[in-house]
Amino acid sequence: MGRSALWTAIRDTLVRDIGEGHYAPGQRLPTEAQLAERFGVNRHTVRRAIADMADQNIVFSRRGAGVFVRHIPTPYRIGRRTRFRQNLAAAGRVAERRILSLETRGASAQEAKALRLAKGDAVHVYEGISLSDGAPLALFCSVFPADRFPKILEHLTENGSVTAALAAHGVSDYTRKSTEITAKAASKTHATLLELPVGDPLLRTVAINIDSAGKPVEFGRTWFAADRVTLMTGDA
Amino acid sequence: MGRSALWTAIRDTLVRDIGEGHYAPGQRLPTEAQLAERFGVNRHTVRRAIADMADQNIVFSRRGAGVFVRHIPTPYRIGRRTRFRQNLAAAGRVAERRILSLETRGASAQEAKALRLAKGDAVHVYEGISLSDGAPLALFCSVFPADRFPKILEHLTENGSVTAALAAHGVSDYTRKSTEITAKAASKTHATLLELPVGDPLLRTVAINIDSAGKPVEFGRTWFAADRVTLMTGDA
DNA sequence: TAAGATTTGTGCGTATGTATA
DNA sequence: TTATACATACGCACAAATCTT
Repeated sequence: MGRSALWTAIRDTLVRDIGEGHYAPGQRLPTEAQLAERFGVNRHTVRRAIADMADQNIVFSRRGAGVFVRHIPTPYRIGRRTRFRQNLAAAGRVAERRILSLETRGASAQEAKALRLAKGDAVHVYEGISLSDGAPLALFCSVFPADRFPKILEHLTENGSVTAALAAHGVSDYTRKSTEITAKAASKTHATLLELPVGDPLLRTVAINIDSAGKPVEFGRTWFAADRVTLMTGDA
Repeated sequence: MGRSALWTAIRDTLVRDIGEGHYAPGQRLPTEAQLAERFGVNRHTVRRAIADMADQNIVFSRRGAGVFVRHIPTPYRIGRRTRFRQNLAAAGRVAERRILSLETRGASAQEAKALRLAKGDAVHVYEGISLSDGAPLALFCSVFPADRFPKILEHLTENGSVTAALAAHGVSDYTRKSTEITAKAASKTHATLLELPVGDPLLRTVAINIDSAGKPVEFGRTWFAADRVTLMTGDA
């Protein structure tokens, strides 16, 4: 045996092929049998290379169907000034929001604490789907104090933009106080709305946005399809 | 029906019971039948409440076994000064690192780019498991430029602390330039090492640490067991 | 709807080279 | 040196999921 394993060379070749666009995102690779013939190796050796690429989230395989190139995840910057449209524009994607529901109800304990309200105080709630280039990227649930933003649901109906709706209520700027990030497997409801298999990992962020005076203006929860996004903090 | 559904009251009661410690993390709740009797409702109503708690990651159910309270996730702060031991100490946990492997090899393309080296330049690689209160919390892989930190593996063998090992090479302080966060399902290898089921979601962070002069000193990748941790950015 | 072909997933056995004790 | 463990590679067979007809 040489200095490095045979399967690593096969992996590197396939990774280069994908990088050069011979196999586009979403497209199927040749079958394991075909690749084994192409490289003149056993099918197990090809499988070892594919397993490593799957580990690196470059491809994924579906039994009975084939091995597919993953979509390039949208980079999504999380920082003091996190804006959905700006983030997607920076990644060269077309941002879109689809409204699932708009309602007014009493705040839960968690929502009340985040917005510095009493439990049961009226809040406006905006639920929907974020799309990137037409594909579902995330589900979100934004909660606003109803007394301070009485007409926010109407503004959201028109435009969908949280930034614009807050601006219409005199909040010219807001910043993110904190973000919590967790992950969990997709439930059936999540999976259906995001068009992915049940059990696929979701990235969940919980954020509090405050105005320039430090008062909470929005409590937001978002569930990202994990294989369609990379959350980023800091410079790079 | 009153102002709110019956199952929400049952959920709130159970959540309060758990919060007050009547059911400890890892412990089993009473059976659905017992809960149904306690609340004087149908088992389906209890199931609706449990389903909501499972959605919120408060409990999880195992067919044939019961419903169990999840462990409280360790809050893990990600910022410019991210330190494993400090983070866990702040959460009141006992931090520990177990070495899986220490090796020297050529840098991959990704590693080389992050550390501003040429592909194939020698790097020291430190792989291991992070433990929180004795339970596996995360897998990590830290990569260091070999020419600048020639003896780092020996220091890591003694202590395990990256901060201490870098200090021994004259790096008194380092900061995190960036962090990327993704999620994926656990492979068999990951699952075995982290002692969780295959397919459970993992939080993956990729970080570059730089010294005070801005030179990269460490390229680190970490896979957290998602249900044992909450990543946090910002103030709160 | 059903049958059959295709494709990946899994398991077992064999053999060889490399690193470690 | 020997012995043992481990990674690599090949071959065969069948199961499970998927796609096509």
